[in-house]
Amino acid sequence: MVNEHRSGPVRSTAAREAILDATSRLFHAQGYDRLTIEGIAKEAGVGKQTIYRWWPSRGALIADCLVDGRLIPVDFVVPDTGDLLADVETWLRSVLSILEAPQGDALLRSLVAAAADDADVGVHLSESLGVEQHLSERLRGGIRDGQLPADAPVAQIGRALLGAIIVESLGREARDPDGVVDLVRYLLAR
Amino acid sequence: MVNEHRSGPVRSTAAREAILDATSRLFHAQGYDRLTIEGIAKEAGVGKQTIYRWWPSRGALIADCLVDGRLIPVDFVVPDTGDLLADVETWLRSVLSILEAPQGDALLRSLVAAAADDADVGVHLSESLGVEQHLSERLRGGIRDGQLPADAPVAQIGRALLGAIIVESLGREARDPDGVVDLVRYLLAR
Amino acid sequence: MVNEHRSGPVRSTAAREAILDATSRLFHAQGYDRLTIEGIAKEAGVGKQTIYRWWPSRGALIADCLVDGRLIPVDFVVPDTGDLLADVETWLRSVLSILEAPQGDALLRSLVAAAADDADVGVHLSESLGVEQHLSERLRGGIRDGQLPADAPVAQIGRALLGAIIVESLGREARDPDGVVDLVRYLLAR
Amino acid sequence: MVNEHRSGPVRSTAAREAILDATSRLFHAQGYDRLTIEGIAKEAGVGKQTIYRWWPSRGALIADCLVDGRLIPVDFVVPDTGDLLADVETWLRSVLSILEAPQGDALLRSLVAAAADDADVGVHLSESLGVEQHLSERLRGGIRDGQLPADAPVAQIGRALLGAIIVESLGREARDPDGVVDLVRYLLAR
DNA sequence: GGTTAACCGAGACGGTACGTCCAGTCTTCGT
DNA sequence: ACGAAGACTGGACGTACCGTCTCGGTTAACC
Repeated sequence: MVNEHRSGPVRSTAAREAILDATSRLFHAQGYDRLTIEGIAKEAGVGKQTIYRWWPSRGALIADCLVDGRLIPVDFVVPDTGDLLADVETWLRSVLSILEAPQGDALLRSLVAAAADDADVGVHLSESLGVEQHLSERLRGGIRDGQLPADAPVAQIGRALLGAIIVESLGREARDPDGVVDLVRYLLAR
Repeated sequence: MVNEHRSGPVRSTAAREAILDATSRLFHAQGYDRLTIEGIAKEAGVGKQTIYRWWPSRGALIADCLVDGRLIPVDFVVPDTGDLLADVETWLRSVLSILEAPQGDALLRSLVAAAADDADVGVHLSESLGVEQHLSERLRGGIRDGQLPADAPVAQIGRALLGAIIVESLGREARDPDGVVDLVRYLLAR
Repeated sequence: MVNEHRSGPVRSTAAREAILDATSRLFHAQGYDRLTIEGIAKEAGVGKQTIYRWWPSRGALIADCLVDGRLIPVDFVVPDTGDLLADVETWLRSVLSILEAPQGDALLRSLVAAAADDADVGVHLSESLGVEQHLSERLRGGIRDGQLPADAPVAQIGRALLGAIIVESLGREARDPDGVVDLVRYLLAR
Repeated sequence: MVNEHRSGPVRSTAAREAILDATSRLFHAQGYDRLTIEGIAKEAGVGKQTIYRWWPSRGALIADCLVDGRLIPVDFVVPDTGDLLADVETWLRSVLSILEAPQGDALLRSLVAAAADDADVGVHLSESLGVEQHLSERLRGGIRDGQLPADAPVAQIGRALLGAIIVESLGREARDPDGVVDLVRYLLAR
């Protein structure tokens, strides 16, 4: 049996906090492409090696911030009032509220850039917006109570809603505040 | 009438060709994040200044390649056989064929990264996949001949389809080849 | 009278003037190391090729300016009043007057830099300060009328005087206004 | 008392050595004007930043090489045998021996170019040839034992000797091996 | 309670790429 | 036929970060 134990101090919580704080601060302020490890280290008052010791890549830092709710809120839950359309609209508006913040569009695009660059971020992005768990589950509930047909592709519908928002944002047009709402109504109302 | 003409040598077509060729070659081979101006210049046998003279940014190069059809084919037209669902499926499969190529997933993610990074790419991406023009037009045709309800949000439907593909790709799961096809059937068949 | 209407223009005197003017202006303003062909061309309102057509190098331009008296005066003659020491001091003070102008030290060092860089300038520098012709001749006159011994190495004495000034200037010390005058007195007075 | 020490890695002696070695090698091989920071970095197997971190300019590198005796020997001492003229001639011949090496003229002109360009080099050049210290001191000794008059301007005499050599070299004539020797004899023998 | 190994900050290191400037050559158009 | 204008390839500039590697100092678990 191998003794995994070692002597010496343990990972510094303060450093971890400072690093993730600095990362999310700089990510919001400058976006993904201007985010550098050196910048984070300086902002956090930390040596570069302390970052490299615990995170394999810039993306892993972002992913950690993401699941900790430091980049965007984590409570993208979908209520269950019995009215499927209303519940999904509630979720949708909470997602859209990100975009309504100043630089919200840029923030979303930075998240997409990070997700495209780095697998760690990719696998967490739609999940942390509640698409993969909460929304799918609510849609399955809609199937159970007859508000959706049995063959509705729930996972795809969730991705379609998020994807429509992303594609719109990538296109840099002024966002139509009701566009995606129309989409969800069309998708679910029948 | 103002004569904008000036004397002196004219822009070299050979250089333009070589640069865009090199850009698309390296973009395919290495992806967006590993694409460098120096690399392009060397690959194209061109001075860096010649690139900076004509393109303001790495993204503008990508955008030019995109509209020239050097990154992905440009013929994402949507046929009009009278059968709306079949026509949209035809378009969809041509988009999905990009992903079936080796490194197809990575190529799409690189395009998304470029679009997130750079407005020039962003405004051209969905357009050059035929979403904004051809697909929307075909869907409007579907409304005219009664295969879609009059209030169907055609632009949003197009973005939803493309977006679903993108979100799936960002998630790094093995792609379900029929997932988006199910989505389009659900969206259009009623 | 020159007929300006001919088929096939001849070398433009105006261009030559403008180029040498621009060269000396920029040489004075920025020094030798910041002097560029492009800068001269732009300042002169001339194409670069027009410069390269007529001068093989930056140094050749400087040399031309030098012999034209555009960088420093050309009248470093040595009077002949019969008093050798006084005559040489007169010459010396006219050379030192270059250094008393604002940036005079820098100008001399720029000339030295150009002379070190480029043979064309090198062969003209001491000559154009009157060392090789006027001063040597006057010293030979001093031998003839017995104010100098017959074996006095006149060429070397001239170079020693100029060289002492140059070495002092290269050393960046605040210049001792009487230092070289002491030297010439020591050298000649006996 | 303030402890100036900081933690962290210390300046690499190996890098310093390699850089100064490379600098002097390239300076001898190519001269000052063809000497580039990139060339030095590559020759030394060092990153450019390591050079910029420790030296403010190309000239500072040359100056460091100069005081380390990497460009020319550092032992331009002036003996004191009691015979002033012989002692100064000894010094003079050791300076002239630089010029007798292959490319010796070019080496001297490169040193002058560097000294003209950069104050750091300028202040060290005549000093490291022994002019400012050893030679002046010996001349003062000559005054003390009556071989020179009390009012002989020793500093100026030293600069005159070096300067004569420099001016001759700038003039690109084939060097007269006895010219400066004649000068020193004339200057001191009376 | 002393030893000691891993932590920490700081930052030097060899590199790669950035975006700019200029060299020297070549091309086009206008006079 | 010249000359202005300036595009071209190429090379160096000085800067910013990369990811790795020392350092000296600190801290906790083990002996």
